[in-house]
Amino acid sequence: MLHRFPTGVTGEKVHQKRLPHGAPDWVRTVRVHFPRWNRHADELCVTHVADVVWAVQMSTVEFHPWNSRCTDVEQPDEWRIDLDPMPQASFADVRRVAGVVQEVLDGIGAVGWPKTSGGKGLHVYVRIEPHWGFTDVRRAAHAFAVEVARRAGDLVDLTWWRKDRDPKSIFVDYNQNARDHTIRSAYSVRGVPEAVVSTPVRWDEIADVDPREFTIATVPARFAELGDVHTGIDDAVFLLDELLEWADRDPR
DNA sequence: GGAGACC
DNA sequence: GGTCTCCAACGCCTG
DNA sequence: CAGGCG
Ligand SMILES: [Mn+2]
Ligand SMILES: [Mn+2]
Repeated sequence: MLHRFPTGVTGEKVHQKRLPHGAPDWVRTVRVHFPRWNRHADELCVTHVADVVWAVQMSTVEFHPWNSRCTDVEQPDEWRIDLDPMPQASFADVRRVAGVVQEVLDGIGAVGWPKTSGGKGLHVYVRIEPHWGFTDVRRAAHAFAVEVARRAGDLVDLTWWRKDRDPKSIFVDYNQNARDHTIRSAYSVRGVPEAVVSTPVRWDEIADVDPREFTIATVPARFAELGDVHTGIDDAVFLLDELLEWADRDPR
C-alpha cells in the first residue's frame, strides 16, 4: 500500500492499494486477495528503483509492502515484530524491550533485523520460510509476543484495547502479521514535516540511537558510509515450528 | 498527482 | 478547457 | 453483531 500526500505531508493523506490509472506499463502489479469479501486488488510490486521514483512522483511518501512476495503472495517470507510504545513510554523503554526480543530470538535460533519505525517504535524483521499462511505467521508472532511479555513484566502490555493498556507500556503488535496488514518499509520516509526515515540499525546501535535523527537529511550519508546494514537478512531462514508449538500449548 | 466525470 | 472528486474497506480484537 | 485498533 502507498501512502500518498498529493498536497504535501501537512495535507490530506491518501491510502492507495490499487495502482492508479495511467501508470506506465513497466510498473509491475501483484494481485492480492481478500477472501472474506471475495475481493481483490492489484497493488504495486516494486522490482526496480524506477518504480519507487514513479511512485514518489505520484506523491507517495510512505511505502507499506505486504510481508510476502509477488511470487508467493499467500505465504509470507517475513515475520515482523512491531514494538508500539504507548504515549508515556520512552525510547529507553523500547530499547529494553528490544533487548528482551533479541534474547528470545536467540533462544529459538532466529536472527532478527531491527530498524527504527519512523516514529517512536521499533520494527524487527525475521526472514522465514514461505511455508505458512498469514494465520499461522500471526499465531507464531502472538506466541512470541506472549513470551516477551512474560520476561519483560509490566514493560510490555498485550491488551488489545488501547484504553485498558498501561500508558507507560510497549505493545507488541502481533496482529501486524495478519493478511493485508503492513508496516512502513525499511528506508521509507514518514509523512511528517520532519521527514523521519524508517532506518535499519545494528543491534549494538540501538543503545545510543535517537530515531528522530534519522531523516532524509541524514540517512543518505549514513547509507553512503555503512551501506545497508540489513544486507544478509536472507542468509538465515527461520522455521516457525517451535513457535507454533508454543501457540498450540497455550490456549490462544 | 493525475485520471475521469461533469459542465 | 475549468473544476471537482476520487484515490482502503481489511482482519483481528472485545463487549 | 458493532465499533476500536493498526
Ligand atoms: Mn509500529
Ligand atoms: Mn502496530
